[in-house]
Amino acid sequence: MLTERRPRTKLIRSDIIRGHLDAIILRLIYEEDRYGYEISKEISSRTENRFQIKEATLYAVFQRLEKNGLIESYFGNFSQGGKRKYYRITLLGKAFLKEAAEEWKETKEIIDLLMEGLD
Amino acid sequence: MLTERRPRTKLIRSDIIRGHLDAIILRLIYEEDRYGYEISKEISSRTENRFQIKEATLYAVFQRLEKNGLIESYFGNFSQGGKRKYYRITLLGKAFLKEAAEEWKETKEIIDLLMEGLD
DNA sequence: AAAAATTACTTTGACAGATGGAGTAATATA
DNA sequence: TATATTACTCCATCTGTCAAAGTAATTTTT
Repeated sequence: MLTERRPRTKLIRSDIIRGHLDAIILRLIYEEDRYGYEISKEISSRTENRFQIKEATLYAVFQRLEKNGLIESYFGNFSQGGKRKYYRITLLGKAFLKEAAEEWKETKEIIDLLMEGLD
Repeated sequence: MLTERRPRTKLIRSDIIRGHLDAIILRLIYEEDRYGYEISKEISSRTENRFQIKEATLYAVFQRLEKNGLIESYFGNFSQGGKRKYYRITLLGKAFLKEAAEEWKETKEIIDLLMEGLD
């Protein structure tokens, strides 16, 4: 079970972040090889618990990314709990990530365009 | 059928904008009462065809918004084509929209946090 | 040492939202 | 009159998220 702490502000709905998850996970694996549980913790702590990825979702993302050749996995030889499955990013994954970063910029522009001027 | 023109740059994937659609539609109805076909054109033109909402999606959004009491509909008495169904935003809709604008700010912060430093 | 908590991963089934495709219908234009 | 455009609706399908339940190893508590 993942721990749950009270977030600093409001939680982010999953529909809002949907479509960015692959890129976010990939971004963290890009920094260094990581395993699932670690990533879920990292996301929670970096966002001060404003966003928490669900376990089932996370592992579904791994499956998708690996199937598409964006990450590769291997088992770690030590741990402190269940056995860890580590992921590393592939060349293809890096290319995808670069694309995704561009796409995010573009998306911000477009949604800002359609949502601006409400304050 | 909605017209399709070549976008200025890359098209936005639907998963990326999913979760913002309700707010975007609502935002346009907030400006003035509008009908479906008009909204789809407006989105295309404002984004220079970088985002085009699909008809089926648009009308699904209307149904959802109306069911939730965020918009109300009435038939226009003149048109230049099929009969138009106009939508107006409700008080509840306005409140929702304000929330959504806040949420969008928050979302940008969070995704930026998780995606930053790739250039 | 036994029990409980924590770490860590997996699978299944359900559900919601987006969309292709097909269809209906009125008006405008060639 | 035929075709294009304007305008809306419904249905089947696909994808991504997630609750729930389960497996298993290690660490901490009693």
